[in-house]
Amino acid sequence: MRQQTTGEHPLVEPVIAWYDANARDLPWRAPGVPAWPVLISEVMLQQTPVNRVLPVWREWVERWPTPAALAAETPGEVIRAWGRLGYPRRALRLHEAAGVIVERHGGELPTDHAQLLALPGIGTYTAAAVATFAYGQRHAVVDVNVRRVHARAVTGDAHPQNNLSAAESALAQRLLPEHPRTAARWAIGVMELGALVCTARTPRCGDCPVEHLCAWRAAGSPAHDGPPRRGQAWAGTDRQVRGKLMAALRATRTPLTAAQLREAAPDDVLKDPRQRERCLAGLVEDGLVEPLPDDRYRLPH
DNA sequence: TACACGTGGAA
DNA sequence: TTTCCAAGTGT
Repeated sequence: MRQQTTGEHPLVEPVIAWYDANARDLPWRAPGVPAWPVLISEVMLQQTPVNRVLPVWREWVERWPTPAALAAETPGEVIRAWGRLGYPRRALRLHEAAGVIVERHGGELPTDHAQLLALPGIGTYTAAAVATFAYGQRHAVVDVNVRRVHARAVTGDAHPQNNLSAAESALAQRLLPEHPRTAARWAIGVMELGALVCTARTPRCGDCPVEHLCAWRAAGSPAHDGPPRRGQAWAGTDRQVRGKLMAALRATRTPLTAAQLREAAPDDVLKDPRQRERCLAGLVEDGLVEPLPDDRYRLPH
């Protein structure tokens, strides 16, 4: 009935109904949660599972309930409080963003999509997500969950491409309902469906509200074809070494000597003898580590 | 466009 | 055990 009068895509109504009945009770979704905690959740959730984010998010919103509170902190304390969420540059960027919000937006998170996008660490996805989830605006919110649902239900592919394509963005835009309130419910609904049912490894198609509309199911659930999905090398990478160095620096407020950092990332985990110093220099360059005149290192003050 | 960037749990 | 994967961004 409603879809006849509004011209929504056939996926929209069943996905919204499914979300209303099956959504997880996540704290950043509670009514009245301000945009700032919503932004914190979105940045923490970039490439990091919900269960690992939950306790850290609670700690952050209690400790730094406003952008001004975070901006007043040293970057090192913010990086330390990021804990083991991974990609600590996200913490640094969030701290930078808080400073910009104080300096240029009077301490209030902007409601304008373009102004959100201009903040450090906020890209296409996060700007759209905050504008949609915190402010109820109409934007295409395209994360990997959404891309997977689109790939399967609409395009008939088992997985999305490695990189977001113009065609995928156009599809997301085409599916977006006209009414902002509906668009926002659709956005969160597809994302949740991708996270809980239309999962990467073993989709639960029997629980899917749109299985009867799914192009991939109609085609017999064919295996992925196209370029290989990009994996993530880990052992011996700079990422691993950087992580070890950062873990050691997070663990103490006392600056660490080069010898102590050598213990944190010993030679037997290195790919080559100079990897440790190269990684340390990279961390300094990135602003994640501060070198002291006495040749010791600490999280930045 | 493709790659670098952390971390740890599930299969 | 190894591999896969998780609400991306910046260069």
